Amino acid sequence: MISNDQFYQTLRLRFGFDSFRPGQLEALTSLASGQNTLAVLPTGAGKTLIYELYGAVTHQLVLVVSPLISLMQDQVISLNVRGEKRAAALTSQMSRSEHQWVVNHLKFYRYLFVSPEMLSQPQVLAAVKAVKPGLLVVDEAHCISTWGPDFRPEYLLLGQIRHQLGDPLTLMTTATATNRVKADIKRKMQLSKAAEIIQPVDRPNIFLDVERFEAADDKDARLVELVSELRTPGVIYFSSKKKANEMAELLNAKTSCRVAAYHADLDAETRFKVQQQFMQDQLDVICATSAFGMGIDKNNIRFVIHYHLPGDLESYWQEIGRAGRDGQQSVAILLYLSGDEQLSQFLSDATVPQDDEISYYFKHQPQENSAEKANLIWFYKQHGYREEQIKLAFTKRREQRALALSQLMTYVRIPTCKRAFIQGYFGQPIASKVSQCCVNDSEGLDLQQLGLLVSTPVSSGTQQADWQTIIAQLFNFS
DNA sequence: CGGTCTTGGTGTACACCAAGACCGGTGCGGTACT
Repeated sequence: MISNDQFYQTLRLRFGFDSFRPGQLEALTSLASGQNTLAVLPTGAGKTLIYELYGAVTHQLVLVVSPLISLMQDQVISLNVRGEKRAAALTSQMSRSEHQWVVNHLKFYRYLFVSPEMLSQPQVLAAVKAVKPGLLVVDEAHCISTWGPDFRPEYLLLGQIRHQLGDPLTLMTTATATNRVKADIKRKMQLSKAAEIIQPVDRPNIFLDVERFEAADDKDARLVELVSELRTPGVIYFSSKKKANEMAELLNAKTSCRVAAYHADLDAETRFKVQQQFMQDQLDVICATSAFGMGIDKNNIRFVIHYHLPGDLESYWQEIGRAGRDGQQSVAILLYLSGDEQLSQFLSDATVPQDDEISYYFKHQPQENSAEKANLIWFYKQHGYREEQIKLAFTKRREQRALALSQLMTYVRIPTCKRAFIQGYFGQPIASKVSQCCVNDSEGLDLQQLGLLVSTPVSSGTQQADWQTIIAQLFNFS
């Protein structure tokens, strides 16, 4: 049994901190007592420190399942910078020989990062199993719930994979989880008895505003007005890459802000560049799709605007939660145009196959140019799912997405306190009432009163950050 | 699904409308090609 003293000692030696942030020690103690643990901690609470410290104290392999290659690379660099060289990310971006070298030398590593897809490969799984990891970490664990079964189906295999690894001690971490998502994560990981470490998710410094429109032109005009008036930096979310491009161009032309688009069509180099420029305050506003966000830890974002509806309230909370990490007053504005929910509906229908499609694709092996749905169904068939099971899973998924959309629409329309509604949705008690709460409590959005009006014209000579600051921002230190 | 843009036919020469086409998010790994 590991004592708290050991954790404190390692915290001092390795990180130079004297105390833990809320939730960290609780999670470590829970793991040390042998309990599988689901830790719901706000971004920036230092979820990484938990498993890094656990590995350092126990001297066993920590296997981290992560959704994005860029996230894995950030973590490896950050470990390296702290002097931990025994960290690697096993990804498709390595050459065949590099990949093979890591697989053959797993016992030399203390931290190994993999995607669910990579871990599903029999050769990788066997090699990891042979090393007997002391801790399995599922980072951004809400992905298990929000992405399966119609996107990245390997996430649904993680429960099974965990058994194949010999049921190692498991830590699941996420920043946002309703009771439904928490239950879904545990069920799919087959860890119904996992302990929960929960920190409150309310963000009292984010004012909640919803504005409704009947004409598209009115919404566009309001967006331009808001971006002209609001203090930056800010993020605007879209459900269309084309619209994100168009609006970035329009805002560059009509406001004094420096604006760029960010979505999956950009090549890796441009994406990296846009992200870094935003981090370093060389860009004021990002017009993004849902591709933007995970791993972004910028503390001075003043506004998050939604031009289109997100998929559900969990995503909404996650996206607006990127504002105001520094604790300063910030604002979340949802611009709703009548009929916007039809785009959400379409995006859901486009990836969730119907029963007749499932029957067809179940019998016909996908060809090279087959639809994503065809590959999806074949994937489940190859993993032993029966046709009826697949139909049931997707029917449930369709119902769940429809419900999520209707709950979001309730948020849009509800005439009472928006924060009270969301806190209720997350199953958390309402924190003490804040004075700047939401549009319904304050009779509208008053930027002056919130202190969010841009006071001075943008950019009076760009300030050059010193190189230490730039490097620190690059690697996400805090 | 539903809005927006393009195409094509009409009847009488440049405008009009109806029918049809098009579009709409998130990423991993691997494989086949230059």
